Amino acid sequence: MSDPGLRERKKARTRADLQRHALRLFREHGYAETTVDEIAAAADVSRSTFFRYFPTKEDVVLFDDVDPLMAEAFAELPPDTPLLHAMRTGVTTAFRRLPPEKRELEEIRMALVRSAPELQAAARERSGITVTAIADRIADAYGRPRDDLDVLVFAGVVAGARLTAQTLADRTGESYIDALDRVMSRLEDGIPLDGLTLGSHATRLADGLVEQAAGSDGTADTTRPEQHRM
Amino acid sequence: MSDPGLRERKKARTRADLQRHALRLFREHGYAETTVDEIAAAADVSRSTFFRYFPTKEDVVLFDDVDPLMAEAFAELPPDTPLLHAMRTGVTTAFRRLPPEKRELEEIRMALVRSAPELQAAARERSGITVTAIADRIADAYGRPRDDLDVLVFAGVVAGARLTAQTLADRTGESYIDALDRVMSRLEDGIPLDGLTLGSHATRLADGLVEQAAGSDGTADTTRPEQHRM
DNA sequence: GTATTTTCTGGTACTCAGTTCCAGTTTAGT
DNA sequence: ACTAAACTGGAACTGAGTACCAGAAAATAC
Repeated sequence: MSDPGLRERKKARTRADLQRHALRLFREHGYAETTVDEIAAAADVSRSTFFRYFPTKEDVVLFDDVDPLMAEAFAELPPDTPLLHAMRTGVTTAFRRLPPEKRELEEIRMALVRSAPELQAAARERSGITVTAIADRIADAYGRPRDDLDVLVFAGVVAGARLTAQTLADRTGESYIDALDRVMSRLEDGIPLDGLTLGSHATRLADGLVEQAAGSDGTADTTRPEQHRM
Repeated sequence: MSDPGLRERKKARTRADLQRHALRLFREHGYAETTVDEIAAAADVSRSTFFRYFPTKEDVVLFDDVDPLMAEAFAELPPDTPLLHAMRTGVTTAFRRLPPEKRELEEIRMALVRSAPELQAAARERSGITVTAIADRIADAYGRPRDDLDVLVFAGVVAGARLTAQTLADRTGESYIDALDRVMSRLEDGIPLDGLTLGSHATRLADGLVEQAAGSDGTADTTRPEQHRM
């Protein structure tokens, strides 16, 4: 590893160039409105080369240097740390340990992900925010079966918390880590709104639910134009 | 409205035909392996017509009739129903009220969604399982701000529960509703694994978390030898 | 320093999802 | 029976992603 070599250096530079130009173009014109051709042209390489470095267009946005740090942060926690608390601090301290410029890049990246719904899903998948992934880790570590109800439900809560953090960050403008911190610490006190009852709100809640599905019968309006908002 | 009319009947039939053939082909050959052309051909209509009925290929899977019933079920719940319990019974009774053949179709549909990861994300988006959607409904109904922390966290828990139910249904083979029922009722007792601490499992947990970044995808074999590395 | 092998690049040509537009047909309204 | 509205099929397009190959550029061998 002492000798990077010319070839390796060129590759790293090409990759960085592609990423840089891609993120710039995405921010200027939007994710969907930017074509791979444009990115390749901006980085002065061919289309083929783009796909050689990033298997899909999504991948340019979805690189992630946080995970290795997360593992590290985890291993350092004291053994008597409650699991939910560990899930919180593991992620947040990993983030906070990123070098400042990478952390900033990370925030930009996440803002971009939030702006394009087609990216959100892919982002979750690639960064192990799935219930499956979380549950399996816990189950394996604690020697429980992989379909253990408690483990799965717990994993669902954690996954839900991360989704919530994304929404919260989006709406308040605060950083993702801060949002996640707030959400998780709120959860450590139990599920909120637990005492609340339906009261007279059932109808209004129900109304909100219907407008989801405009066309169930054949009476549906032909096509629905409002599909992708970007 | 008692007179559907010839045109409407034809449309309903075409739509049903398309969906029926699509689901069949997807089950026989897989979602990704089935092209829109094949579906259209099977239903004996043109490609254009397919897209006129279903704006995207995903939509043919993601078209369901349960939501209207959900609203109905909600409105019937007694006012003193705790919110979390309401979120459970609203969904489950709606499902159980579906006519048997539609319910079966629904289960097939959901199994299919679970089998294709690219569908899972879209499914959440379109069926209002997003944190955003749930939170907004609750916030609006109760007159709280849309960025209320408690509301968002609660919505995250519900969203997580639905994700969990999908995983659980997939692993145990039970129906989605039954899984959701179990998950939600478990949550009504509070967050599970709350007492658990990290103990000596931190390292193993951490290890599990990293390998997420590397691989573990179902898709075939594109070039991804060294992606998150440089 | 030249030759050989390995790796990277650009280009062409494909498939499939999704859009747009138009011409021709079918249904509805009167 | 005739006209207006809605539906269909087809052609032509864009953009993402894949497969393949010829040639350039490094890395290594001699």
